[in-house]
Amino acid sequence: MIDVRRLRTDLEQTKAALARKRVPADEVERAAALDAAARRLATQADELRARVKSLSRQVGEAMKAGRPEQAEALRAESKQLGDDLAVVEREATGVDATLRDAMLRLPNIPADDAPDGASEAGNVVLRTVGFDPARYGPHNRVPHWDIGNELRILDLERGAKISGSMFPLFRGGGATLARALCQLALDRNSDAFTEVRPPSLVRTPVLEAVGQLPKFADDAYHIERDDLWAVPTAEVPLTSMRAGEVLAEDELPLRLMAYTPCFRREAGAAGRDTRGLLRVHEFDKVEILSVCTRAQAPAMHEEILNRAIGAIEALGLPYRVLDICTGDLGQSHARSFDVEVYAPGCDMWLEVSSVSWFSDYQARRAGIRYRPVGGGPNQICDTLNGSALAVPRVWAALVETYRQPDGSVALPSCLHPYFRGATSIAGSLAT
RNA sequence: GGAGGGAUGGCAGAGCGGCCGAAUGCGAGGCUCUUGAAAAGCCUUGGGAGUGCGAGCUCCCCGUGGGUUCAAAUCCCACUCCCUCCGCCA
Repeated sequence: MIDVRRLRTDLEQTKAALARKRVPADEVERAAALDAAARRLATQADELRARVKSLSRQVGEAMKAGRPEQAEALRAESKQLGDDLAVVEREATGVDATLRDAMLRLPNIPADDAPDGASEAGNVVLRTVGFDPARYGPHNRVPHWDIGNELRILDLERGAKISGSMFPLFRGGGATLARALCQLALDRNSDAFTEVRPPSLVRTPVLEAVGQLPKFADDAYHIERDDLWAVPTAEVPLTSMRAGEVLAEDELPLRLMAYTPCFRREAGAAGRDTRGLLRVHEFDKVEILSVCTRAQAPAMHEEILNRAIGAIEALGLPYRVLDICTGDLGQSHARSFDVEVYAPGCDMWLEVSSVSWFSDYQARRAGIRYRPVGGGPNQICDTLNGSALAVPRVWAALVETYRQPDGSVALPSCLHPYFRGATSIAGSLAT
């Protein structure tokens, strides 16, 4: 969440900044008013409590001095104040909870240099690399769901039989490819990032820390009986790994990566782009993430973007990079770059990575701070992350791009080490 | 799942219901002594909030949330987590 103090010192500026994310001004004003009320009540409660404490001390002293009647009088007075205090505290607790909820729902302030725009139409294409429509023959203009059936490497019907639609089932070389892509991503980033294999089911505060809750509860799978949530991305457990801790500045930046399954209900997107692997409820992804100082953030953002792009380049897929406009920026995001790959079979650009800077929005929620080397008060960290590689859409673009005239799928050389000697996916491998 | 034990500051570890935000030790930082270092001695050393121009003042935090009390780290209840043992199990 954003710093409440902003609402006290820079209310107008904050309203203007959030207006770029289409947040109505009265929502911000409401939070500011709640904050003022909360502080007023806190001061009132503090004063009452201070008097109760001081009177209580005097009760003890009077008893010790053998003046029971005086002790009794002080005790009665303190009791009365205590009752008053209880009333104020009850009110304060209520206001605090309302304020907290309002703050959790306010999105992050967008970065100054994020482009303005009302919707995804306002996103800016920064560059397009390797895209040449003339290079594709008719054998490439086959959508991956058809290729998947043909080679028996993607079986959406069986997936649906088991779990419902949008739960893909890969088999044979298709399954190997899905796993190989993850392994490739982990291997490519192991030079600088520590691999983590976190739990896939998390508690409510963990999902709250990244900004998914309370606002977007419908998008996540929730296991009622145990009150656990299935992670929509490894960003969720990784961000909370050091939650509530004060880190030493010299241990920053933290660089973490994790392979996890990702679960998304896609409640708001029902029916859109749902063919094949374009949008699924469960998929595998390797995420890279950093916890760092504000000063380290810009370079880290650049680095994570380059790493995301690097994997796509290694796979030989055309891609483009988008600068996400304020109207399309997620709740927690200050600035995001999306990487999209071109899929010739369905003739679409598919988002395969979103590389984002969250400023201190998530870290404040998660309570991740660092102790500055030169001394001074503890600072809230910044967090950044991006997909190193998300399987289904890359799988789709790759299969379409590398389909040969004979129907087989050639494998780019960087994947050969993961294929037990094979260099293509053909019928024989696909049984 | 069952039975026990535990949770206190960076760590270890005390803590009769009142003067405990908390002894003591270690660690860390500063100073003295020393050519330098070690040793020794002295001092400092948690986090958060409110308020004030400021020195400051006030409040909250002893796993979490409730309760009892004039007063709770200390008593009561619930929950969470950790440890030991039993059971079950990939």
